[in-house]
Amino acid sequence: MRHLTSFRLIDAVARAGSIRKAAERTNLTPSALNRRVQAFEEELGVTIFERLPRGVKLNTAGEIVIQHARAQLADMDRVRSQIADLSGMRRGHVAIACSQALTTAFLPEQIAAYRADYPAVTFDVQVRDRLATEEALLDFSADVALVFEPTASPDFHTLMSVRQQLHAVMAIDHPLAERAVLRLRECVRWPLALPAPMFGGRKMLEEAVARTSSDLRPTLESNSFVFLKEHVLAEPAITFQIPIGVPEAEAGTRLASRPIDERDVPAGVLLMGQRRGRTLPVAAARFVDQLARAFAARFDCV
Amino acid sequence: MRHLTSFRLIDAVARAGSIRKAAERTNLTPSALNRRVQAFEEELGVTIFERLPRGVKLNTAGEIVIQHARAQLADMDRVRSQIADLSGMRRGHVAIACSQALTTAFLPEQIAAYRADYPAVTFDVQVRDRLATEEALLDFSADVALVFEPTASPDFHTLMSVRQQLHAVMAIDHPLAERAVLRLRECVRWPLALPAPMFGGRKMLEEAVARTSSDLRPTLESNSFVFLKEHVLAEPAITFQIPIGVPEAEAGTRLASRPIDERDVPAGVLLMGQRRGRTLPVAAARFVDQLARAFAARFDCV
DNA sequence: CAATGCGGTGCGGAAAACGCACCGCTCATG
DNA sequence: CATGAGCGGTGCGTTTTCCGCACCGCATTG
Repeated sequence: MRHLTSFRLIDAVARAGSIRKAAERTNLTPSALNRRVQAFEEELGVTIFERLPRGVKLNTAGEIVIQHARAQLADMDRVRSQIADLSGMRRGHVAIACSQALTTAFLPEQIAAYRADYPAVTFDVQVRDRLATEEALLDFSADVALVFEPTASPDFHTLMSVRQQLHAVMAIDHPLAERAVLRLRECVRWPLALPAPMFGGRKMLEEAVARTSSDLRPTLESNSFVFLKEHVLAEPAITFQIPIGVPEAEAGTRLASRPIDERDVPAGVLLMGQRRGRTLPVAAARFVDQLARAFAARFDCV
Repeated sequence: MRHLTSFRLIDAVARAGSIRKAAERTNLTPSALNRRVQAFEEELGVTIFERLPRGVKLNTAGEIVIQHARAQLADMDRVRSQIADLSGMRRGHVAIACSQALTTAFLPEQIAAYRADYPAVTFDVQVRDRLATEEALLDFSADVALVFEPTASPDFHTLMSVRQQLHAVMAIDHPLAERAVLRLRECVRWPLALPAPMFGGRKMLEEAVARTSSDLRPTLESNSFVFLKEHVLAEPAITFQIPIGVPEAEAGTRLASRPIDERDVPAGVLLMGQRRGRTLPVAAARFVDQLARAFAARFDCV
């Protein structure tokens, strides 16, 4: 939209941290971009950027302005999608921020199912940690967030929460795979391939082990769920994952996924949420609906 | 703000109902304004105005757009006032929609008190009926509304509510002025000067009388509270008003204001409210605070 | 101390916006 | 039934705004 260029450009400058870098990304010369920033500041009567030797940085007034600008840009997108919707075009865009466990199977399936109905809708999926996920909601770079056990933030509005019991994941021919439910003390006797400490599943494990006398000594640690999965296929080790991160097809053939007894590890919660107070674009709202139905059909919803 | 001109102009066209009229008010030629509207519609991909022989009218898409546009314009005002506030300027503007009873004494006093602290803040007070008050909140032409017994609307967010017992108002030398509390049947024996049926106080009276055998035959009816007041000063008639509409100074010298017994007329409620979901500009929020304190100090708050 | 990267500015040309005059249309009115 | 008023829309010349280029001063850095 031409009439929101000022906001778009200011947003670009704030994100890039420098007028020259933002100029590249917006296909403008630094001089033109600089003048637009100056013109905006003059209209407003105050500067919104601190000029530093290595670039620019938002000042207090700038923080207020950038919040407004991003909210306005996002809301204009919603307006466009609402209008597109009422003219029957069914176009739109959905930006998702989520943790790694979602990318394995659940999200791709859900997006494919959604795009079967609305092929003109585009998606953006960004894998982030909990903090970055919340930030993405706040600066409108994500419409929906899917996180495991987030720190409660007042701006995070929970749309749905799903119980996720921690599962032990191993090769299908692993001795433990014959059991339906596993105790934690059985698992720790085997080589452990653990997700990095930044992940929610790891945190759950550590809290559980802290309550017992046993010890959590990983033989392998990785921040890549794919790598952990390949590792337990290659040797008789055990890794851990929440059910939503275990592709069902693979679980039947090569991998086995068995729940840990709830007495050992209490179930965690997977949350779907949006920025509080925001009206989601039509496409995003519809996708949220579909996810909610999928959750309800396949998992325990609380 | 230059970068929001498109929104400002579209809003003007929507309000004027015709491009030519809007062109006059915005100091533009009809051709220029027409082209801006066309350009905006082309960007958006859909028309937002129906072209009629006598002017233009918003279509469905236009209704969505105009809501967004007005929200953004109002929010930009809030941003400006927040910025002005943090640079210590204490400037701003408060737009109030209220019913007539407020104009007599309460609002002028409160505004004067406020402007003693913040002389650079400007005010706009529009007297409207209940319906128009809600509309004013919705199209952002008012920040705060003060209404007596409004129809509950989902978009009206109540900030405070105050009990207001109906009072009989008469000259200070009127026989009834000697009593502290009056029964309705005593009042109706005297000539009655009633507010017009559109007002909340009149409605309360009629409902009260309907429950009795007596009759409500006004000798005078007016939509001007000032006129009603002057009338009861000139002859021994009685009019009715809620306490907030009776100036305290005058009440002591020329006018007497005596509550009607609650058994006859149950107390009404005066509401202060804003549009739901909106963040008020700093000046308006501060004024709301002051009003809330004034209400709490002088009246029964529920 | 030179090199690099930053924001800021003067200037000429490109692009957008505007005002003017005018068109076609509908509808109230005499 | 004619006619004029009021409406949205358009072509064109002019004015205003915006942009890119070249360049400056400055701080940081290797």
